[in-house]
Amino acid sequence: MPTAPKKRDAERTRQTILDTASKHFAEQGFEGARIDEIAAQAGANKRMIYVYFGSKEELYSEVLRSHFDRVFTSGDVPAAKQDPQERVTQAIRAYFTFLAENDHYVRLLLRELLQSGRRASAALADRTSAGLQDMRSALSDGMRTGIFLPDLDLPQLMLSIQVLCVGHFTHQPIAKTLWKRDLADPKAREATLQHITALILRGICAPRTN
Amino acid sequence: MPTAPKKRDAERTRQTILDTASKHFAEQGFEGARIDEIAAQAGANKRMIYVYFGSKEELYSEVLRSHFDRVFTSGDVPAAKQDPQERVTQAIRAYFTFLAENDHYVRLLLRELLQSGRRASAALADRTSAGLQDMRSALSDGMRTGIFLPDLDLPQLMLSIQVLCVGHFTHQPIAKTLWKRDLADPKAREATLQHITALILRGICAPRTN
DNA sequence: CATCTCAGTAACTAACTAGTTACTTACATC
DNA sequence: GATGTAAGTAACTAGTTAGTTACTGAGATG
Repeated sequence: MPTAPKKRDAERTRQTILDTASKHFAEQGFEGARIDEIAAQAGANKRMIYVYFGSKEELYSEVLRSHFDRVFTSGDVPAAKQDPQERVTQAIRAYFTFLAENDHYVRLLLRELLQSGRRASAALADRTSAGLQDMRSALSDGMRTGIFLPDLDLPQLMLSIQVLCVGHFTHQPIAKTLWKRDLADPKAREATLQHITALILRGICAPRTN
Repeated sequence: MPTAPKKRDAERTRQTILDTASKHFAEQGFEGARIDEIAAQAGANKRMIYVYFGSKEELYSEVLRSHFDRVFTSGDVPAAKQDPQERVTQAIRAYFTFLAENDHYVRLLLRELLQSGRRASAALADRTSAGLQDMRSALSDGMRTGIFLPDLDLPQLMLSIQVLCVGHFTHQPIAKTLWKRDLADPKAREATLQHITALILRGICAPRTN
């Protein structure tokens, strides 16, 4: 066996545990996830979880942290000086795409929200808002320059956009059973993104004065 | 003690258990809820849960059923022959108000969705759609009569409205920590409803030809 | 090549939790 | 007011689960 670096790699073991835990916590929730199962599926000894993370609770916190950090770093879209409409469109696409590619993040986020912010909701909100900073500035620029309606409630609008994006992933099962639509399919996903973007743009653009 | 009908009331005990279980399952999830705690808080003996419901799983199913039935019956708005815009506005208000008054329903719904429809998602989707039938017909009427845009994707739009309404409740913690807004406050809630309604109406109405 | 450290293992424990068993008591009916 | 039934109780059990203890062995360093 030439390429067999399987044993004695602390960093690798730690990462594998973290990834597996992420999956389990996202799919089963904190209470539903089983330490033994995580260890087994990670191919690590249960003991190692306690060496590297301390407890189930701390492992969970670490999983949350790793995911929320990733959102933060994903917000770095090149801030080209385009028109606000285009910038909003881009920002929505960036957020939507991020969610599409990070199923675990969506689930973990919602489970936290359902827990009524008992855990890390403060940090959670901060990270999310940091990632959506581009969207925020695009919207307020558009409002100032009169391209968007001047009386928009920015926080409310930001929340609606977030909710629309997140919701289309969480509500996939409903779409599936109700109209036999598989929103996980790339084509359907693109259509959904177009739909959301169109809805928002029509909802915020000032009527053209002709 | 004249008014003391506290003992020996089967129906009452059953109902108290169901209500308490509803609260616990909504707040803690299926895995997080504890049979002993439910029994204790319901003031009933644990045994009674097994007499009336059989198992934790069946108790949970019964909780879901009771909530989903309530949605179904709440959809009976007087179908006055108003214009589609007004009907959509009313339908959104009815759904939004229902969610506002049924916190447990929102949480149970989302927990089910996160479980990827492993449990009762089919029934769940059916009930929800039945309750939103008024909205659906108002929208398609408006499309047919040219008041709304003719190329709207009805299923997609229905999902977006649902998602906007549900999302504004689930995402309350974010709003709270981010802008110090308490969306649970009646005034803020009304503002949110107005915001959602305006967003949707602007998003679906055909531009007036002048 | 001795040794010391740190990654990894297996078997164990204490606490908890869903579900049961065996028993008691309220109360409607005759 | 005896009695049968349905409502309720308390103590128990079997299985699970987070967390531990005591040990093994790889491999870098001198």
